[in-house]
Amino acid sequence: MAIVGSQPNVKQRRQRTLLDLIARAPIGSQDELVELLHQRGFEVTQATVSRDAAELGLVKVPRADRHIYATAEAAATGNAYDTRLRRLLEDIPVRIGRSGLSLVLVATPGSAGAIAQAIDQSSLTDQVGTLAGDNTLLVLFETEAALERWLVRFMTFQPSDESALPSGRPSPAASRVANSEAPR
Amino acid sequence: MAIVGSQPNVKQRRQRTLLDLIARAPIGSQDELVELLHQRGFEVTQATVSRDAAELGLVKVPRADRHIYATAEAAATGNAYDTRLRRLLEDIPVRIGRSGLSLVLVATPGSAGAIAQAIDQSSLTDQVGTLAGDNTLLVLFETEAALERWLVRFMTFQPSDESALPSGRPSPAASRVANSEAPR
DNA sequence: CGGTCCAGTGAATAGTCATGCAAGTCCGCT
DNA sequence: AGCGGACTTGCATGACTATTCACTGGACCG
Repeated sequence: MAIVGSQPNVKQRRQRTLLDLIARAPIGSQDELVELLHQRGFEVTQATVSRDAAELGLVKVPRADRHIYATAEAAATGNAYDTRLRRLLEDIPVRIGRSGLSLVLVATPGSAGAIAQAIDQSSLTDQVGTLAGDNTLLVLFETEAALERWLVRFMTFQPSDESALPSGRPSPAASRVANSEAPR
Repeated sequence: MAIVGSQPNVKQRRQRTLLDLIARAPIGSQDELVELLHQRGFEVTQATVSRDAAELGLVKVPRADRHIYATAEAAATGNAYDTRLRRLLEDIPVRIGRSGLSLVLVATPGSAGAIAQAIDQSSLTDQVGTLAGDNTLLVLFETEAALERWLVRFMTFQPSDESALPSGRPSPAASRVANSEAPR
């Protein structure tokens, strides 16, 4: 057992192949990878693939009804437009307020248009539309549920968390979005 | 449909709390989350947390000897410097060549210094040092193994794959890094 | 009102993954 | 040679996660 060892860099080559494999096709399990590696001449077991995955920092991301492997890098890059939105949100602090069925995003002067466009093109689709002013933009919804759903998704786009919570008032208190009181 | 149940969307609040929880502390399992949600008044089981995690696009990333939950976004953001390097590599195409125990990265005019510095500050540590010219930089290694290790890690930093492979010649043929021949 | 539909959930379980342990290999050193 | 340590891997298994199945309660409808 433990055949190898002779060729010192088998591990490196295997890991490179691994990266290549997950880049080419959606892979759903480590067993699948074992199989593919096998086809390419690497004799390994799931245990080794597990360790390789950890070393390479691979993650399993939920993508369209199933989970697939990706590099941490690729995981954040679903849609190219999503990436654009994420970038914007990293650079521009956005405060979120709420008014009825609209969310009010307050950004920096001149940036509202860019953010609105980024939102429109992103994979965020629960909104009816967006309307941008100079430093403020509205995101309009049809229902309360749509608004809530949107907000939760939107939060995963924001960096850490510097935003205010979407209650009524644009209060000064640093109330975080993810407040967490008891359910009822 | 689903116009928000009666309880003002417990689900949405739970998911927001979930995002908050994983942002605040490293969480290693869904059972852990069940426990924490429980403390905050949400009565759910692991099954539900699993579904929430999928909806929110959460991933479990290998971080320092254990796996923790994070948003896809946060997963790519280990070290701030790592992010910087990733950014650079997204914007600047880098061709990789090799010469002995050195890797030769050829970028765009004037960018070599920035890339070298980004590499120095990143979590890439297997190199002995870097040396930047104008559009070319060298990454020096002590051993073959270190070079190989470094290269594999470096690949996870690159966007998709536009780079050339680290063989001898800076060939024109679009040979991909992740070649995948059989082991021996 | 009964009927139907459907989102949401828990219980149980199948599926998947991580890891302790032991074994094999490759050094380098004496 | 012989020894010891650092690596790497497979095996077996426990840990963890996703999913199937069944149920519930609210919404919608005639």
